[in-house]
Amino acid sequence: MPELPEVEIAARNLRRWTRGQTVERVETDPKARYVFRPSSPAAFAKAIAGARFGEIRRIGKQLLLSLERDDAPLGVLAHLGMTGKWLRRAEEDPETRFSRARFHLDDGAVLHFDDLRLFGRLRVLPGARFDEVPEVAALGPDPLERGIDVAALAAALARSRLPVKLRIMDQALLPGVGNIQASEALFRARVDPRRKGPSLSPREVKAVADGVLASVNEAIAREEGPEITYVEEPGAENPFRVYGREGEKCPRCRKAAIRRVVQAQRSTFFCPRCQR
DNA sequence: ACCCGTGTTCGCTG
DNA sequence: TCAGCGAACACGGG
Repeated sequence: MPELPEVEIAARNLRRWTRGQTVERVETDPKARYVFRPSSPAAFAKAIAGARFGEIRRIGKQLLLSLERDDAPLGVLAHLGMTGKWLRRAEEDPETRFSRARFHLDDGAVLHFDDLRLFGRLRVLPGARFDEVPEVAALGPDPLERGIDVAALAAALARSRLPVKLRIMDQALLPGVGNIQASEALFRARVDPRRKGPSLSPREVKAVADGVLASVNEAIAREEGPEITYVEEPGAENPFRVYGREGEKCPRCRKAAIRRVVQAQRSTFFCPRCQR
């Protein structure tokens, strides 16, 4: 379920899992060409084998892995897409079902890049020049790392008549905010997701910024348990206030039913009574 | 069978 | 010129 919180958890896990580690070998799924493009699965594996992990950064939903091999810097840009996840397994554990890349580390652990739908990306960069990658250069300041510039948010909202839900999902504005966090943030801000950007008052813009941070931070706190395993909880309860809760009673007013509308081909959930 | 999907990119359009 | 839109990418699950 990768939006900013899940990618942040992945970054924290990967830092612990890779600290001081060297990649002894890499196995890749030859069918997963899409994940490794414009390279190939085999070329990716060859490029990474023997490299030592260094710093790991996250900007929005992008993970920036720095490595070094033969004293030369090397980068991997990793994106989880819709269904990607990083898992740590023992050497003797069975392969995960949708494992697309396996990094065998010198401590004996295996990091799996597991991705059912193949919208995830693993791209090798010659050197670690992340700033030169268009997808990274296009991102706004990370909300978690840099906070949210309310004046900049207000200006961006004022500039176009796009519904506020779509505007706050713009990765050039608030990188990391995805479909779930956008619904959740607007519920907290008590702002109707269909409102046009310019119609928001300064107070509402501030509430949206606060709503994004509160929702993201709560999700991180929820997912970062004492023992970080990053396993998918089967049949887990929906932890969200409105997302995926069409028809249920609003958790705030306890009167209206949560509504679902479609915006830009994506589901949006909100309380028609609380959000104006 | 058919529809749905937590993300990004690309081509077309007004 | 460019923001905005819809389709495409790929594939399992309900």
